[in-house]
Amino acid sequence: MLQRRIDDHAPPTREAMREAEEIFYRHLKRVGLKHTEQRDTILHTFLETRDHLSTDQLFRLVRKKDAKIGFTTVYRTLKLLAECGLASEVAFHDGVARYEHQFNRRNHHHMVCTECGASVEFFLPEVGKLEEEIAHKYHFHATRHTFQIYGLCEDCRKRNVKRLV
Amino acid sequence: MLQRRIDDHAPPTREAMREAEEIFYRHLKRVGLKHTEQRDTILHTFLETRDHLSTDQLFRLVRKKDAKIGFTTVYRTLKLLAECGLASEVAFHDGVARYEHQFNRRNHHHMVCTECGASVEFFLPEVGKLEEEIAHKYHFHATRHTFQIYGLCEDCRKRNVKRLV
DNA sequence: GTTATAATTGAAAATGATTTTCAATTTCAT
DNA sequence: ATGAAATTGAAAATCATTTTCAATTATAAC
Repeated sequence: MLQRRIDDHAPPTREAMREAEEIFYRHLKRVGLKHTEQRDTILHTFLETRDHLSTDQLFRLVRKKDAKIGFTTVYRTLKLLAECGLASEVAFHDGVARYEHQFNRRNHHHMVCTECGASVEFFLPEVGKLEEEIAHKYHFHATRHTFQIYGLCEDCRKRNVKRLV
Repeated sequence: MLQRRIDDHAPPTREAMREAEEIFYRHLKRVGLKHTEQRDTILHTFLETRDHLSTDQLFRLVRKKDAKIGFTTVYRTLKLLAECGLASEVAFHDGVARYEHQFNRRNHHHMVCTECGASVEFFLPEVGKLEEEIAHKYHFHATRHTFQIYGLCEDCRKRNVKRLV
């Protein structure tokens, strides 16, 4: 089941990119890690996409920019990006961990087609409100949430109907 | 990180159990599969819990009832239960697939502590409304959704504060 | 700039959950 | 009862993820 996106987005602005770098470097400093060319390349590649990437998919993109960068480094950098909040995991229930970047994005949600894997992002400020409400009620300190809808997209629905005729 | 539940529930009534069996048997018939003692044992064990079980956890419970049932059978039966809607997958982002039963349950959601794994279930009918709304807008045929909040539970928050003092 | 120290890298191996294989067994419709 | 087809479970295979380790590189102190 291939990942396919229905909607699309503008690439990040130069300032957004620089700001994300800042956040990343500051995080590296804080935890005593070093600034390397590989990490830079991976950060840039990651930010340039608006897709929900698996580690392997990101690795393939990174490899186009620098063929010497290994899978392990991509894997580890993705963990670092998640640590400092630039990336976050999205579970599409297909057995692969996917990440999306969180920089300068509104809190958003996903609708995933269980047949073809197509996904749509949508924005519902109400959901953030519900998060606050519930966290308050149960004395949690909420940090994030996920909201995903599963179903059949229009295309797959039509295809299925045809099959039955 | 161990799974720990904060809330708890009543066990399923005898009628609920029988109705679930019906659904399961009908599904087996429909796809041309057979009714076996193992599958029965696994269904019952599964329904008797209100927890979010991994395949392995369910296997351990099943083994107490019938030590001859293997992991593979539990694994396969869980897939069948998911197929006919009696079970559904919940991703807690800890690398293990978890299932919960869907029989006679209100649409519910989870709040998970990222430190100790404690989880709370909560019920928000509003979320179902949002699902409908969005599905309609994007012409999806929505079948289900997941809504999860991540954060620190009260205990872990207190523990962390103490550590800083 | 040199040097010492500590982190980084990437290939390969290890891990761990999930899935498949296969021969022996069981179910179910006849 | 009988035979075709599905089931079972142990073991092996798969696949994503994570760790190991020796060689390399970045950083800070001099």
